[in-house]
Amino acid sequence: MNVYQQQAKIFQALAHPVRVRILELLACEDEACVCHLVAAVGKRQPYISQQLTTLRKAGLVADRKDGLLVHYRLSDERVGELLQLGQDILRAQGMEVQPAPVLTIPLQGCTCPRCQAGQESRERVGFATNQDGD
Amino acid sequence: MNVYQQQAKIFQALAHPVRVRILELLACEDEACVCHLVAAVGKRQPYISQQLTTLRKAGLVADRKDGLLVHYRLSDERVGELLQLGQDILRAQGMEVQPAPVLTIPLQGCTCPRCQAGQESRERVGFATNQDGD
DNA sequence: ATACTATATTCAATCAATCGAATATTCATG
DNA sequence: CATGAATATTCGATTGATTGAATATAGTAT
Repeated sequence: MNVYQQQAKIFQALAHPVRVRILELLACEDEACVCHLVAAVGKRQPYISQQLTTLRKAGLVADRKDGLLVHYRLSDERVGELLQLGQDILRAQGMEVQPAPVLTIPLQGCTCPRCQAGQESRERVGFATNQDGD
Repeated sequence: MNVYQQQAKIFQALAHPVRVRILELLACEDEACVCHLVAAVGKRQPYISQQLTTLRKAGLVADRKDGLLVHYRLSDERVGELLQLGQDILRAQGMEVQPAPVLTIPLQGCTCPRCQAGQESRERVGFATNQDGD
């Protein structure tokens, strides 16, 4: 497979709103477990796992197993730069682009132990799940 | 349409080897006419026009009519940066990425007046058409 | 061992992208 | 105005992507 095809594969993996959303979330954090991403994006778990598999096969994310949990991170900081450039291009075209969302821990709706701990006692932060990531 | 969908559309337009190739050629020049791109990529003209239409609809290229000829250019210098980042990521993954091709004028095989002028008398330059852009 | 929890995979139906072939449009020139 | 040259569009067949639903796997704790 030649370079143009390889480049195209990278962009193909980015060519999906939910995958863009996931990568943007990962770009804000060093890493996030699947349950976090499920809660933040607001889609069903198997669906999120499917998208993560696509991203992993394209080499854009790496994963780290930790007991039952699997933590995902960007495999290369330049993946975040790609997203940033995409946003910059949209802005130059006159589109309004809101600032990136922040993944808070604990995260409301997330079921992993770290989040369950602070589920009721946590303070309000300016984070809304499911910011139309589809 | 939300920002994630818009971003995905940009990446979707980039998710094709021939379109990547065209954009890379445009990134090397200020602009190029369709006949140049046809000669350089080595595909049929209607096919190249189809890809250019996709790129134009995605807002990645702009065109300028000049008599019979239509000259295309990147609509935003950041489009070139996207390609560059894509290559950098591939390199980081251990892939060999050759330096970008240069569009010479006159270009062998191109039929436009500018190229026909120097078609026989021109010196050899290190440019090969159809560098597997598919 | 059993049951439970987090994550991954498979399958099938639908929808969108690809690409070759034919044809249309547009401008320039004799 | 008829011809030719450069570019664009349309159409249809094929292929590939998407996504919901069901199910599988693998680690943990009782």
